Amino acid sequence: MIKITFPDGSVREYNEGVTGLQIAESISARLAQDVLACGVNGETYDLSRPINHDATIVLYKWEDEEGKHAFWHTSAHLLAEALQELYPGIQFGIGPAIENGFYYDVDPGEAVIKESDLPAIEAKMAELAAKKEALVRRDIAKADALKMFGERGETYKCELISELEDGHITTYTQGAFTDLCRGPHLTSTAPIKAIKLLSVAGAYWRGHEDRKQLTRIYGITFPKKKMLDEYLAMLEEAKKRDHRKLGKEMELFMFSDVVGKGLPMWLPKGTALRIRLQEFLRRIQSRYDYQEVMCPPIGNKLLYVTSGHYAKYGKDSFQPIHTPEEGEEYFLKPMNCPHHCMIYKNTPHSYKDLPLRIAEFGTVCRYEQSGELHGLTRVRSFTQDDAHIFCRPDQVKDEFLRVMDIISIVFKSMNFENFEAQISLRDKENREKYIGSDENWEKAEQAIVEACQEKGLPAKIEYGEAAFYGPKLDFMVKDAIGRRWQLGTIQVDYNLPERFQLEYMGSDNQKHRPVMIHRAPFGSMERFVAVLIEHTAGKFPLWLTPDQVAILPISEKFNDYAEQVKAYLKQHDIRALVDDRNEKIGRKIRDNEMKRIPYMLIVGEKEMENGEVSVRKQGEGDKGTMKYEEFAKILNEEVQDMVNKY
RNA sequence: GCUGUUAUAGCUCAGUGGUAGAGCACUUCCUUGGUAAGGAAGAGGUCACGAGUUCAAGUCUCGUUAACAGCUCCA
Repeated sequence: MIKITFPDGSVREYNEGVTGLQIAESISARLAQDVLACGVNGETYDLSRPINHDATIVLYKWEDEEGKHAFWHTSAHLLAEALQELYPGIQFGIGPAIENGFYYDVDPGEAVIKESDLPAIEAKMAELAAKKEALVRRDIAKADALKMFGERGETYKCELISELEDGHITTYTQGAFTDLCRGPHLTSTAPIKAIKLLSVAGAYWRGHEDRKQLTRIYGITFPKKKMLDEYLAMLEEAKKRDHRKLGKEMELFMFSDVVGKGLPMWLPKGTALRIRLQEFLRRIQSRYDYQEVMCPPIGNKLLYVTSGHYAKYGKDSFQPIHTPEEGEEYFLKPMNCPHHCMIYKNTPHSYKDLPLRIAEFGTVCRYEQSGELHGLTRVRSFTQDDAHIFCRPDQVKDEFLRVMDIISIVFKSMNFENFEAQISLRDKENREKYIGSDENWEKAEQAIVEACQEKGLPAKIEYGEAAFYGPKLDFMVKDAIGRRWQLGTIQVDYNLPERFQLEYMGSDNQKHRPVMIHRAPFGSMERFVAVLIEHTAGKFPLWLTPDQVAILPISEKFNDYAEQVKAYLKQHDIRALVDDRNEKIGRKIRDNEMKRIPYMLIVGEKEMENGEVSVRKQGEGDKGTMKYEEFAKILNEEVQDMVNKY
């Protein structure tokens, strides 16, 4: 007998070799039906895998990540089984479960799998799932595995096997399909009731651009048809928040093929919104003793040769601008740091003057690969809310913490609660792509990790994600359909000060090298606004929104009074418009609701007689009548409260 | 850059080799109204661009440009 401990601490005895499924059955038939996988001493097990020792157990259902994971992982195998039947000789790469669903990377040889082929593959999967095939786990010796997959011509699988340790290799078989796999899986394909293959895409084998591109098929499955329908409806809903769609609809920004791809133009409403965001940050930055500067949009090639950016990105940038002067070359500014370094160098510095905090809303141009461009989130010309802090080595951590405070203020003010912090460090092995000494890197990496600990900020460490000159702390926020975008960023840099030979005079009357911190709380104005649009679905906070108030006259007779109210509101810094179209009031309300204008003021005979307005709040409806002077006062207080809170 | 998909009116989208369409928006007229769509008429098109196949191309083929999903990249 073995002892099985449950999450509530209770202990039951079972025969040795009992399975997770049997344990679930011993509790209730309903549980046995719902359970998908189990956790045994912290490791996820198949429900059919025998448990041979005393253990703690957790039974995972659909609601648990581990349960979904097993479900989708098995679905990936089902997809592979279907592909094997439909495309004989197809080779398989990897096929994992992901955050929402699963994919399988395959090499169909001569055949091409297109989006139009997906329904047929779905149908085959459904047909196979209906057979309720069991998934059978087998241990296999490395040599046997190589032989078995080798005979099938599975070069990708053989490459994977050759890197595995003998004695820890398992396969899973359902029906005629056997895959190299660690598991865990469902006991059979039977629970997979609703199947949707979402897209096909190319994906480089093992993520390396120089290796073969396989065909990746994305899909999602559910235990019930209704759940799939709900998921697809949710995706449709999310698409309605797409900033590219809303940006066009709300006249915030535009693109033009004639101007060039990836080059956004801010329309009047978008520009006004962006300026308000910039003013908001300016106020905070001045409290934190930043000084603002402005630099030209180009810089001499030598500037970037010195900074190291030319060697790293010169070929992949917008190419240099030539002048009538022989051999003279300028680059469009791809970042602001080199200019700011020259500002630092402009005057001698004492240790007493540091930290020096130089800020700029600096517009930069980067030649992003064409396939990378994406609405406002990835563009070729954008404005960073940039600043560079030049400080003494002993000030790095304090300065880092102060920047974290600013980012926290910005995120809180926008209600970005579900951000993720990511510490990006060097690749553990591959170090030739970084510049600077190991010692400086160690110092910088240490400073970031310590600062996060000190703030109690839970941050995920990612190796190989650092910039080439230093490690960074990034704040990632998801868009409407769950893609992660980096917004705020802080980077510690020991290298640029070295390259530009920046100095300050220490208390010892010796010259010392300052440390540089790069930081941008918004990241870029473009990307930040994009994510803000998707978060708010275009319903911006009152202080930011382009049009705050729409005044709706009941009929043309009250247009003059509406204009009079508007003039008063404008005098009091309220952004108001009059909807004087020849339409009924119900129509005006509907249209202005859909335009996401926070307040509507309805004016007719009653209101005009008393110098009043009927107030209506977007999404909430009628709020009663008041003097327009009073409304202006209340609205201004509401805006002031929002802005002054931070 | 790579794989796949797409491009028709300002917007959203039908259009099956044979006369270019709808709804919304726009203009004009009627209507002058009380809290989420009043009515009528009108105007609006180089079917992304360039070649080709065909008696005939928005529709089929190829190329270019741009966008979308993903991969790679992201100073």
